[in-house]
Amino acid sequence: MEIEKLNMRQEQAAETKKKLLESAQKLFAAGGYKGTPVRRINRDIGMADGLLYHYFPGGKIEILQVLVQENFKQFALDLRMRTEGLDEFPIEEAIEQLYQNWNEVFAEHHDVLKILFKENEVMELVDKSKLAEIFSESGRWFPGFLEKRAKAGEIRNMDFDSATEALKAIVMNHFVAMLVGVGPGCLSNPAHRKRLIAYQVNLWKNPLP
Amino acid sequence: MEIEKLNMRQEQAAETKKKLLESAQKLFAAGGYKGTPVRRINRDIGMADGLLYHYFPGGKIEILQVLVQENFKQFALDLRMRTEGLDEFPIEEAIEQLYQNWNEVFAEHHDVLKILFKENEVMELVDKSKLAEIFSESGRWFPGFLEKRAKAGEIRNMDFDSATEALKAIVMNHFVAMLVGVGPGCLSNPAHRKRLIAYQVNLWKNPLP
Amino acid sequence: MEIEKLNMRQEQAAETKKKLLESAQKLFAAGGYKGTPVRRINRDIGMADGLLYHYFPGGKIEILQVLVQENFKQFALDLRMRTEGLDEFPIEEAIEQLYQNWNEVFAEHHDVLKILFKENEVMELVDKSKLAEIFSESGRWFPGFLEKRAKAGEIRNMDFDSATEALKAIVMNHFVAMLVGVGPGCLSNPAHRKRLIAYQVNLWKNPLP
Amino acid sequence: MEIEKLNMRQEQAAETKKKLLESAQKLFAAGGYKGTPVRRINRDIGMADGLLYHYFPGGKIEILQVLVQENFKQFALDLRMRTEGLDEFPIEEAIEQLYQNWNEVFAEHHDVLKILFKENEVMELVDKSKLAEIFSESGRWFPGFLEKRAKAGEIRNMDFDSATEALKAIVMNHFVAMLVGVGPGCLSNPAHRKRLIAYQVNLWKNPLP
DNA sequence: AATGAATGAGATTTCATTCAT
DNA sequence: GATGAATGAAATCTCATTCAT
Repeated sequence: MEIEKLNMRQEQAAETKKKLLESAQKLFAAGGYKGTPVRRINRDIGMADGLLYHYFPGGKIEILQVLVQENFKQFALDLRMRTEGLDEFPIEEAIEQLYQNWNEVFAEHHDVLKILFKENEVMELVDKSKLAEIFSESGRWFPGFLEKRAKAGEIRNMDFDSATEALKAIVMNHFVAMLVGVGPGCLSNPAHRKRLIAYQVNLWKNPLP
Repeated sequence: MEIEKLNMRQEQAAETKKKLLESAQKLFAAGGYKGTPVRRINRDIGMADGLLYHYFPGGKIEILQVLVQENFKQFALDLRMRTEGLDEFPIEEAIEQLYQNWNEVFAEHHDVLKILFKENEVMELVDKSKLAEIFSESGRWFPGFLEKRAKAGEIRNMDFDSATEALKAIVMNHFVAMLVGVGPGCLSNPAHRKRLIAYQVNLWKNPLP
Repeated sequence: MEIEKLNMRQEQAAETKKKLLESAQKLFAAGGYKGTPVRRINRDIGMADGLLYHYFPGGKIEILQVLVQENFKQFALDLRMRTEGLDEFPIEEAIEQLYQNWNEVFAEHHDVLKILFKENEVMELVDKSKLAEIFSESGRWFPGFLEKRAKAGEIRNMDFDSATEALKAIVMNHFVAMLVGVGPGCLSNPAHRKRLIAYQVNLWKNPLP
Repeated sequence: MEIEKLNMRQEQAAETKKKLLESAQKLFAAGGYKGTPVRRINRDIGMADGLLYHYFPGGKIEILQVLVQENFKQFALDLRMRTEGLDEFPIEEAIEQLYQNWNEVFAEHHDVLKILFKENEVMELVDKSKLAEIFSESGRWFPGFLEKRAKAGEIRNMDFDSATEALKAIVMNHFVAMLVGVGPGCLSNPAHRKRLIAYQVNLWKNPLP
């Protein structure tokens, strides 16, 4: 009974803290770190001004810290997890599936990625080269994947690392465009996406079109 | 004599205004628009606080406006100009040369591009889709260029639009990485750049490696 | 059994209240009343924030009140008690002994005296002239003491009230210096103390040195 | 003309800064450093809130710093200056005159002395032992003064250092009492003062009363 | 008795902007 | 053109206190 009561309170506190982080994430992504007064966060979730410093004694900047650090590892993990089981598909479908998977991951972390890309304050909190590392690592399985397909005769033999990099560039470009807000991104349109994939895979396959 | 004095004044005024814009560009890029007090700009060029409103009656935001709008068209122009005369080279060299040319343009506009990418305030000043348009347009000559080479038998026939997009993605990726600050960008290393270009062109040429 | 439990509770409550007062005394003396957040007191003794208002419904200011009032009378009492039995000694030793005794009393009440001296808030709680009264009263026995010694021929006849005041000034000066924190106080060094006492007593005795 | 205008502005600025310091001195002494919001200072002199940071970029604490440091040296200087020319008087009058002189000095620096004695924040700004040093130094001329009088036969030979210390203790005691606010100080009443001086000097002179 | 989440008034400070000189 | 003193709204943060559990 006592313990139950305690848990209730702890749960509620955790809930409040979570709401605070979610609101901050949303508002930072929309209006920027400097452009979001803490009062706006507090009002957004109907919280008194002082409470923020109960949960984050370090103040506004600590919210950003927690936000970035909590999402950082999860993002890397999510990216990697979503590459499993793609070996079974034909190569076009594998790429399409990879795009779909990553798209979900990006959508999920969209706000924090926007913050990571845009905020100067983040530089002092995380090493941005870590972010590059994450992306780099996330594609490291792909050359092996291509090699297998080449051995199976599905595609030709080639510089698999460069192929990976070229493909990834297209995907990254798409996500960056969406993050920055310059239109919908080149892969958003399914037909266009299909065409781009077809172009790429056709080059990887032997024959002339 | 009087007129001379007047001219002197005008010159000095233009000079001060230019220094102001340059300083603002530098500081906005480094610390962000919100993160750069106007006083810092004034101190940076040793100017009195009130004077800013003589040159820019609209205040801080007008500086950003002028900065962005002045650079916007120039950037588009520069990008286009730097694509002339590339038809003469063999395709690998043409791409290398294109990269070199664009690199110069990017370096020149680095600060303003950083501001464009990062500042929320810019969204209300320029349509970001215009930026996408600029990039899009900047590559529009490339499919034709490829087609000519295909007709000349240097490369195979293919989906030249997609090829353009794929190649541009690599270049964009490189510049974005540098803008955001996640390492040096994939094309900075000349050997790596050469390898990527070789991979791409080899695919465009017929034979297996 | 029930009663025992109750007693335990009461004991523990008294214990907690005492710890609270001791911590507050220490922290107020060190950091000032305004400079000591109640949370620091609570943390210092590992107590929940709300509980303070159970023991002191009047809040922070009530702690100061209790602190000052509890110590006030005790301090007066202690000062007076420590003057008993000094009649027996030779006059130099009586003074030395008086210093020793008072030193103990001051040491014991050091924190509260510091608070009394420094806090503006105290003025509204206790009449500071009461404090002067205490000091005044504490020396009231001394003229009679001196008179007795004069009658016994140990010292000359003189203005015993002024003599008391002069001697007390030296002692007070010493304690004030220690309270305020400007060095160790002129009587801390035993040799120096002895010399000062000797000087004073020599003047009170007849002959030229 | 230009220069005159400039001077006018500079003068006004200096005037404002001076008013600010004076108000802060007054209010800090009355309500304590922590107990005086900067807004109260600003309102006191009818100044906008932001202007304080124009004159004192370091904020509230810098005002305290400047206040203390500016007065520190001046106080020491004033104390020393007011001891000149006392050699001419008979000893009772010399002491009376010294009291009068010092009283003026204390009155002039009353506010800052109060701040020095009471504020914890001051400890981190100035070495309090410096204050003790000032007082110590201020009386260093007195033993020599007494010795001359002894040689002239006005008073007896004795431990002049201790005599100085004893006399100074009385004066200090008086000033401390006034600073702390425990009544008017033992020397405020002229008759009482005269009696105390008479007591002291009588002891220094040979004969029994 | 005990907990600590929640409140909100108020403190310090920043900063774009105005304006008299 | 140029100066920098002056303004005041708004931002971040502190802290005594309340209250549901």
